Amino acid sequence: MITIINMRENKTNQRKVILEELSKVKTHPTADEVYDMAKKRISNISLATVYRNLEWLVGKQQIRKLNIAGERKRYDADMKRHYHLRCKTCGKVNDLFVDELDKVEEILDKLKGVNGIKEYEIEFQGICKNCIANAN
Amino acid sequence: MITIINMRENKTNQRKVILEELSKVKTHPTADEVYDMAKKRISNISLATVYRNLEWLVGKQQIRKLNIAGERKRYDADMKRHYHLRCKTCGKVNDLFVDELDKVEEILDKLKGVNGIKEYEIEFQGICKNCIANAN
DNA sequence: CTGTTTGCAAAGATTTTGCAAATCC
DNA sequence: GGATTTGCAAAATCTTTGCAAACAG
Repeated sequence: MITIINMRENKTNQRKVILEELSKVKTHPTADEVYDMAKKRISNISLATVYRNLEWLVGKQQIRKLNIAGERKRYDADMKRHYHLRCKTCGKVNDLFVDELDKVEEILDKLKGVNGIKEYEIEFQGICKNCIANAN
Repeated sequence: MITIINMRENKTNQRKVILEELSKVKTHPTADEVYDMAKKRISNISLATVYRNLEWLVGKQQIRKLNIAGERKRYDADMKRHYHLRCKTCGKVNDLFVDELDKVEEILDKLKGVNGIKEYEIEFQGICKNCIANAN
């Protein structure tokens, strides 16, 4: 399925700025982190607007909401399938690239349709490079 | 690794009842749902006690906290590895059994240690049996 | 007796909502 | 002009915390 992202649908400047700012970073920010970023460009933007637009963008499949155990919501503008490692030490969520995941993905993709499955998400937990380096 | 669950460590009656009630159900309740269940046996138990004990039990690895996208915390007393399907229609979280997951698990288990990975979690989203039946 | 846990109430953190004004097309 | 979106403030939701009393060993 080809989805054409029609930027014209992002009518307001607030919406545009929120998407742009989220797209700039790889840090999977929370709503209030996006708010801080957006505020630098629209100084009177309100946090409610950020919350509303993030959810709107999720609904339009222009961004994703991350699966993090019992944590606050985090958003990601990278719609390509990729995986995350949540660091047990510093709490940061980084993108994770491991070749073996292609195989996993292949199997899981075939499961779509089985037992009502439509989508899946894998989250990894561990220690990020930074924290491993710091420990040494 | 063999973990001996020492029930004697669950000193208080509140703790014991919370674990027992959570173990009875397969519904992956939220803290306040556990509170409602526990309340039937200890009428003056407080919600704070439930929160505190659920976290204590997670810390002792006697129960688990579920990974659910941007949702409130849910708990599961079933410590055997298993997977969940979150229904997009009714929101319920059910256990999911699919043979192919053994293969996936095998690959993912090998990844432990790589890139700092220690644990992983897969969440499936889709439509549960009930909701499929209701739709027809 | 000492350390842990409890219930309560209050505070904290996060997210959503009502509404009139502003903006979009 | 009609529909959508905004900012603000207030409300709602969910979780944690301080504290004195109660309990476990």
